[in-house]
Amino acid sequence: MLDRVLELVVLLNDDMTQAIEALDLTPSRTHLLWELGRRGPVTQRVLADALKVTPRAITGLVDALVTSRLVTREPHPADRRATLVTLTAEGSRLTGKLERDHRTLARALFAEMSWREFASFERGLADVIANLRAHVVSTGGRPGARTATRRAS
Amino acid sequence: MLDRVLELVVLLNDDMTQAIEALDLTPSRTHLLWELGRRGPVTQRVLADALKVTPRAITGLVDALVTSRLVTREPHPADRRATLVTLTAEGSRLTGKLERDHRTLARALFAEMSWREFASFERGLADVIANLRAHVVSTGGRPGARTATRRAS
DNA sequence: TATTGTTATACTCTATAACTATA
DNA sequence: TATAGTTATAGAGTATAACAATA
Repeated sequence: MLDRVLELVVLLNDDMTQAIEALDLTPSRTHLLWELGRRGPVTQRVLADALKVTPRAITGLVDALVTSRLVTREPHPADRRATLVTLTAEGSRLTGKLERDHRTLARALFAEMSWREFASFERGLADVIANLRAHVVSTGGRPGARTATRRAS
Repeated sequence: MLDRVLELVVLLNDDMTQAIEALDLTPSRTHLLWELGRRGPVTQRVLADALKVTPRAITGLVDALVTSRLVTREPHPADRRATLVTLTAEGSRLTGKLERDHRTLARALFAEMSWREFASFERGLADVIANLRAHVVSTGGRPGARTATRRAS
């Protein structure tokens, strides 16, 4: 069963390799696209809350995605301070694929998993726990933070 | 059951908060300490392979941990090119605690988990899968890589 | 020749702080 | 006054490339 999941991961990965190279995707940029795909056009403030990141970080991520022609900044119809980050046609195609792949993977992971199979999966999950541990230790338990908070000067 | 795990995480987290602040711990530095605790004194080359990172990155991490007095660089007895990264007494105390806490958490997660409980845990794991997905997409499936590889100039 | 670890340089991601435009 | 998003600045983590010392 684990074999099947790994095989699937490799397949999905092969599918996406081209997009990564051509579109300069990174984990954070992909995460932003993911949220955008589920929420539709939203302000950068909403994205900042969704990614649990400061508005400043969103500015940089959106800049990069605009350059890759995956999103655009549109004026907010009611609030002239705000901008609506919107998927382009290509961005929309990509997030659609992301969601379909995500569902496929989730089904493979859980749909056919028995208790016995899960027990054999336990060893593989040890790494996940180790990561959780490191995370809790070094970020004060806040899952959104990837870098340590420096002391304010 | 999930409540018990979360409670435990909070407890361990409280235990470690002081160390984080005082010793300038970060996820990568904690990971290095973790490997060092399991392997004993090793060369930076070995650590680079263990963390799946270039030797250059190890230089910076070890520099920081030396400053925090958690490790020292000792001359390799047989190879004058290499240095042995070694835990200090305080570093050893810390990694000992890390390992004990890790075991405690792993036991809480798995020892009493039934299939039914796992099913209810599935929703929580959706985030893990989403992260896996983002990771596969943006790093070409190499779990060790956290930043995207830039095109060589 | 090959390997260990360094310096030099550059990129991503994140943070805080100060600021502008708007509400 | 408060909020949305920007520029300025800084730090952590990583990479490639060139290099010195040693194997």
